[in-house]
Amino acid sequence: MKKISPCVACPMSNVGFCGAVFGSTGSVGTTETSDWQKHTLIPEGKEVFAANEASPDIYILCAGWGFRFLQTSDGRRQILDFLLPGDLLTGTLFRERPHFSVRALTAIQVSTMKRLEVHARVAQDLKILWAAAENCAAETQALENMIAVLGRFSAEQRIAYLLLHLTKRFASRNVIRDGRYALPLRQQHIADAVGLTPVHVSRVLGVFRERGIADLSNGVLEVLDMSELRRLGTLK
Amino acid sequence: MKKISPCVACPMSNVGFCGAVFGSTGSVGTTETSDWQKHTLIPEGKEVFAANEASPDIYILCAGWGFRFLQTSDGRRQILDFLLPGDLLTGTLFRERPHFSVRALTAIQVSTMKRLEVHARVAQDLKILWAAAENCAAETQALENMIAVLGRFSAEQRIAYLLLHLTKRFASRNVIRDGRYALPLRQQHIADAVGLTPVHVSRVLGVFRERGIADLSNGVLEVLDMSELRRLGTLK
DNA sequence: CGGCAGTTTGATGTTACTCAATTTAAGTGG
DNA sequence: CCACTTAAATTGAGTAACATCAAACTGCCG
Repeated sequence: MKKISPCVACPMSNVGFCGAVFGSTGSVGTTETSDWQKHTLIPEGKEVFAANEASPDIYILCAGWGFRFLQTSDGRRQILDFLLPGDLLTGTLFRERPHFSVRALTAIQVSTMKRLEVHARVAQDLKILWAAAENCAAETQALENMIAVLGRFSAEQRIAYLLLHLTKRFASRNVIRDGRYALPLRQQHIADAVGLTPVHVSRVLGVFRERGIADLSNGVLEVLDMSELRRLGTLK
Repeated sequence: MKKISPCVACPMSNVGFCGAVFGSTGSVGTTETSDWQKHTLIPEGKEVFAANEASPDIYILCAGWGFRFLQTSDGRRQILDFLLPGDLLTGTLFRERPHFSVRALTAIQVSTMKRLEVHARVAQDLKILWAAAENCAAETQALENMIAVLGRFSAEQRIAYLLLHLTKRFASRNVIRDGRYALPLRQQHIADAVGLTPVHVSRVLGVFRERGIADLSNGVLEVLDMSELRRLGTLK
């Protein structure tokens, strides 16, 4: 298990909601805690919370990668999306028992806040709620695109879409050098995200490598032919 | 094209948002209009609005059935969900250019309101915004379930899920007699909703008929074996 | 009666899954 | 540093699910 640095670089300003709750003072992003706000370290692979479990807290991811997922009755899972630093778990804000589970992909740091306290602040400032609602609407749009991808795209297209989508989100937060991105995903995660088997994901990634489109190995994605990747993975 | 009655029965009270905007006075659901609020009749099959078109209005469905969908670049479409009376098009509330299109499945009646006017009211009453946000969160949950269905379910399971989901939503608004529901869907719509071809939908519905699970013909769904339908179509 | 949209059916093709074996990479303990 | 272990990725062969293409059938409307 790798260690991660304390939340000094906690990039909360990424999400409008956080700035709105905390104001834009320097107090954001430090490791200081209070009775209603905490920073927690969670090791790689651990479940942050399980679906339908009541939690008095809302969650924001500060550092590392995570993912949200649903379990089907036969034990398979569907990853809904990947969580990057700055992401608010909207589901935890509006529901006491979110219907999804969350797991840490890398070691992560989460900021939790008492829902009651947040709701109280929300009641005093409309801007906060507005930001949360817009955040929810943006999420909705991404989910709807995913529905179209799963409903209508072939395996190659789905994986291309995922890679594109991840690099886009990633690029807005990090510096990328010559088309290389660090992606801490196993092929199993890709499979669970785009509705395929890990075996088939391996084959498709092999094809991408052969054709000089993209190379994902050892946790590093190298985009070799962006225009081709776009041609494959663009929805509209 | 069938005629539909005026919006006397406009069941807006179904959605918390509407009641909040209009108050709970008797003025809701009448056909009277103002400069910022209108009721419009739209014939069967017509597009209510197209993706990425700017619209100054927000939409609420008052009567009839509609559906939201996305188009892929190769012309196929993915239906995101079906719209029933009382449904607010959340996307039109938060975005000037929704990324989805909407089409009337039957002749429908929609209520449109100027977004600016609604936003002004929202700014004065937190409860409205809260209702809208909760509405959005509930929608999100349904979309996330759909992602798991498309990613992990077989054709039979998908169709069973859709039928179950529709009957549940339908049942909360209408009286059902002995498991018979009027569904104005063509098999093409089912196919576009669950990511299959119409041909395959026909086969699966045939199997359901044979096995005495459900019979969908001539726009009427008859659920013959609810427990079996549930066994097939339940996510968790 | 003819025409049309929707559905059903059959035959065949393709995509992705399943099962199983092999390879690779990364630890771990001696 | 090297055997041993283990998780992940790759590869091959066979199969199941769904798509595609095309033809026939149904009900409805003019």
